[in-house]
Amino acid sequence: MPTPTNRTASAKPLRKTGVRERSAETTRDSLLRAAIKVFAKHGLDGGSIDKISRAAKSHDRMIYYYFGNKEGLFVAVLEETYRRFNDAQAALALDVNQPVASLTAVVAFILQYYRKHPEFVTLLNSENLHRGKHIAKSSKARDYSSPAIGVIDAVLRSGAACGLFRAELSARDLYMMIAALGYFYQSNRFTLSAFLGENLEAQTTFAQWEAFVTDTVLRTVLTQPGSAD
Amino acid sequence: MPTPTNRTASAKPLRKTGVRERSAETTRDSLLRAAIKVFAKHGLDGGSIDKISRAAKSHDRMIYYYFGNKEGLFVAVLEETYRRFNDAQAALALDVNQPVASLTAVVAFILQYYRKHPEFVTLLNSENLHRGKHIAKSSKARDYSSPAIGVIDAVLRSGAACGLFRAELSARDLYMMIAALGYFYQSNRFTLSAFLGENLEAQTTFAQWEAFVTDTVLRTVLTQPGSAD
Amino acid sequence: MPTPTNRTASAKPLRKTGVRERSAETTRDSLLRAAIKVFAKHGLDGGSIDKISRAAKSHDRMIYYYFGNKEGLFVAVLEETYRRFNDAQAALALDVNQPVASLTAVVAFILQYYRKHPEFVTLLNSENLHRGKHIAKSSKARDYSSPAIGVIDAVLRSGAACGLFRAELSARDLYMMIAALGYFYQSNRFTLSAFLGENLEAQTTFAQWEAFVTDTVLRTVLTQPGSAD
Amino acid sequence: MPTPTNRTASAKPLRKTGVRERSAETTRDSLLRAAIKVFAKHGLDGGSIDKISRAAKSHDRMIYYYFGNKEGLFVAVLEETYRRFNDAQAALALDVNQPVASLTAVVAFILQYYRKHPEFVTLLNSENLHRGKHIAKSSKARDYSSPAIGVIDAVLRSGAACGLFRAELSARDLYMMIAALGYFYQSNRFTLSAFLGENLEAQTTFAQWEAFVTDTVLRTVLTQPGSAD
DNA sequence: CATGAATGAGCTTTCATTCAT
DNA sequence: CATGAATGAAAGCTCATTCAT
Repeated sequence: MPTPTNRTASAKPLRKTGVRERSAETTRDSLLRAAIKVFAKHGLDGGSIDKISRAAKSHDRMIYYYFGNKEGLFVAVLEETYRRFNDAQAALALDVNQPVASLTAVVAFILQYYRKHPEFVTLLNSENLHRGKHIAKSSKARDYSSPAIGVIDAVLRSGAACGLFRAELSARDLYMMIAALGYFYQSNRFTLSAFLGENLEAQTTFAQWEAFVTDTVLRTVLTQPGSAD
Repeated sequence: MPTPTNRTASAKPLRKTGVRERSAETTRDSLLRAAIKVFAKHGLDGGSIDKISRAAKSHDRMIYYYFGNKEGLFVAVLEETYRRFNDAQAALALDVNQPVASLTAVVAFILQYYRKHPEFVTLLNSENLHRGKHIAKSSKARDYSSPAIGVIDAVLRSGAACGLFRAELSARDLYMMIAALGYFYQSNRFTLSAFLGENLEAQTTFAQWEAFVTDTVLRTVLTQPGSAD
Repeated sequence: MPTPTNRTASAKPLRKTGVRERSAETTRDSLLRAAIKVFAKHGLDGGSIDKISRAAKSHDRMIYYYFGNKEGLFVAVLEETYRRFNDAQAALALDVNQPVASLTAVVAFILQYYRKHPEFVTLLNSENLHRGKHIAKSSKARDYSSPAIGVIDAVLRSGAACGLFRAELSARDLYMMIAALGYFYQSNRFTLSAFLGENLEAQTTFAQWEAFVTDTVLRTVLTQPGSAD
Repeated sequence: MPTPTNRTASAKPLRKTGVRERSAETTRDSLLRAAIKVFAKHGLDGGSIDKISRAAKSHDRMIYYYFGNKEGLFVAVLEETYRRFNDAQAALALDVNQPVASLTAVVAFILQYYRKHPEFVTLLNSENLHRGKHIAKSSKARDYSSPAIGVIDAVLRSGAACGLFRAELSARDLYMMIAALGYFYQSNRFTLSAFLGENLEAQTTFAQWEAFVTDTVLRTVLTQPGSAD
């Protein structure tokens, strides 16, 4: 809330203004970054144009200037969020010839990405609440189909080739399984914490979950799970 | 502001002319039912008081009369939603002496419950977006700790007793695993459909997923997964 | 704010209800007492029916039952407030043959009454904001014309008879003078404190003011004020 | 909700057709002026945002644009009101070497200012009902400490120097005395009229009161009041 | 005597957005 | 590129009051 200290004779509105030496690029960027935070925290409906422009220390008007409207901004937010996720995935250096280690690494990566990027989870929830209508509008989004599936596919083939992994598995199912186990833990941690009487935000609880998920993924994949223990 | 004369196309307006026999019971209930639908569809922030009272063919004011405010209404919605889930769980008749069949039934129940009750998923997402603050306010919520965990625990013990199941598993982990695999599929079906290029709402796709989940749960649980095929 | 703890099936609204063993007289009285407090604190417009019935641990409906409407309640509040003031005045035992002492006692009484009964001041301000429309409706109010004027008149006559007081003074002017000096101090103590940089609520500050007022009243009244020091 | 098409009977609606040249200056000012009137007439609680924006022929929204919220507007109203009062005081040209005439002029000014500016009185009453919370928020308010006290102080010194006035008087007490006698008459004129059975709004009644106050102030101040008659 | 239920208008405030320069 | 001004609709909530029993 602005503190109304203006004199009578001055006709200035309350919102601070001033000379802005920022270049266009950083204005757009700071708006986008602010939007990610605000939409992540309050959802698409709860995150208002005003909250965002305020957080970016810019003005409502600039959002319309750069993104057209609120929907356009949200589309940009989704695209940026997916881009970051894919960039992080791409940075994963895996040796496909070590299938078990690679798979373990993929599991660790996904679980930890969700944990470190809670905004990814809430933004996806917002988008799904709106039945995917913004993704549908995005031209870039199509390109962002998760590279992780490709990676998992390669690992599965490699493991199957040497008889370690079951051959009939689909990479898609395995990806969804890992994603589900990581996503749900993060997305529902508040209601789960309430009902399980256990704080899922604690590091040790998360570590146990990660161990369980790794174990369960390997049991799903290995032809001889018993021998893996 | 609702002008009750042009409510909807409803032939029977509430005012005057004797339709006044609407008892408190039905007013409160219809408001609650409408709230479940509206909050499920639009989220907590997107679901307005006006939309709800309109859907219930009642008035804004009555929501405050019966639930205090929007938050109070949402708490009631959560409680009712959990209650229904638990009631459905309680209706599951399982023979603990048949651990594999029981576990399979639990998996099927949870996956299908989420699928048939998409409102459960979106309501929980809303609540988690708000960091569980409403559940925390609910006195009843504490009682609603999922009975499914107890059931799974019994099944696990029974299976372990006869050597079929691994003994070291925790019912909580297994419950979370099943829930995650069902929840994620439903919650994220729109973004997943976009990125996988496959419609997860199709019955056959869902059936395949259910089969995969059942298989994976059994592999996690069985001491001799190979022999189970 | 009511805590919304009601079960789903129960159609009870939030406001507590219960068997009330209170007699009609005390219900009316507690509503009136609550109204005095609430109107005094929040003014006529800021004091809502709901706040009052809540403060009285009764129900909105009862206010309409006993007082007709909000205006009727406010009229009753004014009447009661004046009645109390007059009762207190009537309890003043003055010896008219000691005019200086009597006048000093009247000054002390009025100043201290305003100070001890801040609700009297704010209620009168509310009534004057509304241009005296409620007093005009009151039949009792006419009877409540301040007896203090009569007392002052008697004291003035007595003082004039023995040559102590000026003969040409009107009791009305003197009453208004005393009332003004007491009322203003109490009514405007917050803005005055801010602008004078001095807390008028402090006992010592008030005592000094009382001394000043007493002195000034006597100077107004005495024929030989110099000799009174 | 203001539908600006049927604002009032105003022939020139704000929308379209070129009346858009209304500068910010006039919008803010007309809102402020309207707020003074409305708050003065109905009090802070009774004066609604809608009444004000309507009176200013503007929109609810603009109040929030220029003043943040209702409280901010009221703060601005208080500041403006004090400013006007001080400006008027500053315009008083007094010859300090004529103490009696000067003091008489100050009394006349204050009494007449309250009489001509009833909004000043009701606004202060509103502010005091709210325990001075808005003044406390105002940064400017501190500067507005009444210059009248300084003037009175100078007059008192001058009068005391030539032996006309008592030396021990405090300017603050004398200021409060004059203010009280003027304020009370104006503030409580409706209830007083009812109880005294005399219309205090009549010019002659006011003139008599002014004479009485002038006399009483001089009696308080002069060392030889008798000789002043 | 008393109460639960309901009502319509109003409240302050915030929403996303557009105008005009 | 950018901004100050303006806009209409809708948000959540409270208002005083009445109905029906």
